[in-house]
Amino acid sequence: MPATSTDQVESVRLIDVARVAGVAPMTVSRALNRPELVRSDTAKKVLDAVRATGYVPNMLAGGLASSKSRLVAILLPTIANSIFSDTVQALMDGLNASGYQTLLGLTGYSTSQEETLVEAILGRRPDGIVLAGTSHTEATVERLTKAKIPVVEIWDLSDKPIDMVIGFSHEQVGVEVARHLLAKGYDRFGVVSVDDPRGLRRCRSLIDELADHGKTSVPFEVLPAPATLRAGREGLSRMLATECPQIIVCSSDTLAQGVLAEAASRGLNVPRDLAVMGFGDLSSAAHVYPALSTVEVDGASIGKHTAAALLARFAGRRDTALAGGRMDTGFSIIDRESA
Amino acid sequence: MPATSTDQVESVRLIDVARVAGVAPMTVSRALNRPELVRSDTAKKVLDAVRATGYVPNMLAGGLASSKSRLVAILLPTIANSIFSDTVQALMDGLNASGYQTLLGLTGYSTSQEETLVEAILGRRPDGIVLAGTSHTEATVERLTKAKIPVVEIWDLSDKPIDMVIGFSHEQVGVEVARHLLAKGYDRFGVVSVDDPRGLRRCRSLIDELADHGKTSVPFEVLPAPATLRAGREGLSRMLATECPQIIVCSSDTLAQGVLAEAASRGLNVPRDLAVMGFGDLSSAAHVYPALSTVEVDGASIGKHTAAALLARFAGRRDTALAGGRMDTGFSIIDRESA
DNA sequence: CTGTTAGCGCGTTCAT
DNA sequence: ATGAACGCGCTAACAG
Repeated sequence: MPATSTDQVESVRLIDVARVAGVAPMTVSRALNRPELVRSDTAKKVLDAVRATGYVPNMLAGGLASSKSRLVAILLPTIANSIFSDTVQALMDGLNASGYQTLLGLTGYSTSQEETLVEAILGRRPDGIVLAGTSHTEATVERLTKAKIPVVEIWDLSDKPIDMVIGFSHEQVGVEVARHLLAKGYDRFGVVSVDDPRGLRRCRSLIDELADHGKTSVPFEVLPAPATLRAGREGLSRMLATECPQIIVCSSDTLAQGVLAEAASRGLNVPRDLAVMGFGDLSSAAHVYPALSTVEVDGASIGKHTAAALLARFAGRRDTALAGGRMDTGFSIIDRESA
Repeated sequence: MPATSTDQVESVRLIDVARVAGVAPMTVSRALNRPELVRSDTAKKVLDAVRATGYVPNMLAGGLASSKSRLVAILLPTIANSIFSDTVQALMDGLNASGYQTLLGLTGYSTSQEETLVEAILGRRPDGIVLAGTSHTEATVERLTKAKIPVVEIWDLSDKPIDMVIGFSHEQVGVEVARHLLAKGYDRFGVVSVDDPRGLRRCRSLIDELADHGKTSVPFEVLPAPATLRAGREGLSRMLATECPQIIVCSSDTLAQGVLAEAASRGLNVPRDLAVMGFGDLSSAAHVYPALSTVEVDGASIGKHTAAALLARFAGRRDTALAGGRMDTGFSIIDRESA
């Protein structure tokens, strides 16, 4: 079989391109990574040689030599729940545009699994790490601190961030939802949550605030993570077995959709017979179910700011928007029910 | 400030661990990667030294030296749609357990974006690549072929796979749904899809099959990807502006949920006034909305088989379950409506 | 603007 | 069972 010019039995190296282009290997490297340092006509010769040979730079070698991997790791509890999807999308878009790629790790809401993943991932010498949440094992924090790379904790706040934090206060969500609903005159509350740390904090904070206003013993159903439609149905079923709330507050939008489904199958009119409140990002249920109130978080904005903060650091700058290493992106309560 | 024993101003290397353990660097490498080749007492010395120094192996250097990156790349259209989440979860779990990590790439349903990502990702010298779908640019196929690494195309089938394929026939889904619904006596159909290649193929195949049975001019609404609840609402709204179908077939479960929401807001009883059919994986809507029929795909199984196929190849074996490089995981129609 | 030298941190290969 | 020499493919630092 005749070999074509782009056959690649043994992988093409920088030196092969240099030979074809008639320049030194270093010039090829520069033409590819810092084109502003070479004359445009030699750059052209190099690029022609790259195309002719089908050269693909070996970033393992490049990373080893330069101590820059152009890799960012993202650790999430799960991707089953879509709550982080806008964030991840925006983050990856921002990073990709600057030539960075993303290592994904799934922690399953377990800090010990996160610890294992962090150790494995640090072996890749990522240029930065993004963690969902601000609760980690001591070992995780220590390793991350020693790694001396930018770390962004997202979707939460913290008094002592490892490095940078971009998120909002889940306690404040709970408090504001409680006050909002009390102001609307609700008296009998029910809370349904999955067993995820931030969701639980939102719900507990809400329950505490209700207690401060005289509403004690608010019924509270907790289901195993991750949040699914089925968990929402199950949560409402259990709740209605013994209670008769006017409004159900859910730890996430997916859960709220499950509650809506269960309510529908029982012939309940939402919000007349039962009001429902969810929590999620902008692309989710709030704009679809008119009867559903929701706390909305702009997940894409978190991702965008995270990418910007990391890229600023990679460029040796400090993101000016991140005063004190911390940025509160806020949230808003969208009220759709009319009870 | 006094330095503790685990300070890591300059990163700890293999040679540092060797010095502390009183052995040669090579012995440390073996103790870590092939423990069966060293005596257990020297292995212990090494492990103690690793802990004392806080050593984290540099996988860039290791990968360069061994030509094994222990990295697998996954390319998906998006993570907004949860349809792939079970697959990704199962795949990552299987891979992680064997020390592999995952690079994530989002193609946004664009083959040219996929091409760009493939090129960038091949620079990391991944040990394997997983692609959602079997439709790619010529350049993508050529690069992947030349890379000489295991490639798994998932969630679809193909007559000429790049390497391995694990999925099912989307045309067959359409045909079987059509026959199923015809057998149930439906006469007036409506189809709502998002603009995603596989979803469109399912729907077109269904429409063709309906035409073969005399049902021509089936109304067909196509909305921009990704599939969201809102798109589903919009799809039904447009459909009902001019048509009066008995059943709406949707290209995905998320879309179907949007259709359900719109139906509910119009006071339509599902399935009495309007039946709805979705498509998705096992964790989704079918088990929650009793009135919703669904084509169910076991996404977790696809992920599990994909991990197994890759790991078999890494070990130099050929996965026996993958006869001819191709595995059809099938799907099933879950019928919930009672019209 | 371009080339040369040296070495990133590790695993392969061979020797012991 | 352990060690020494070498090179993986690339870029930093310096020289010209």
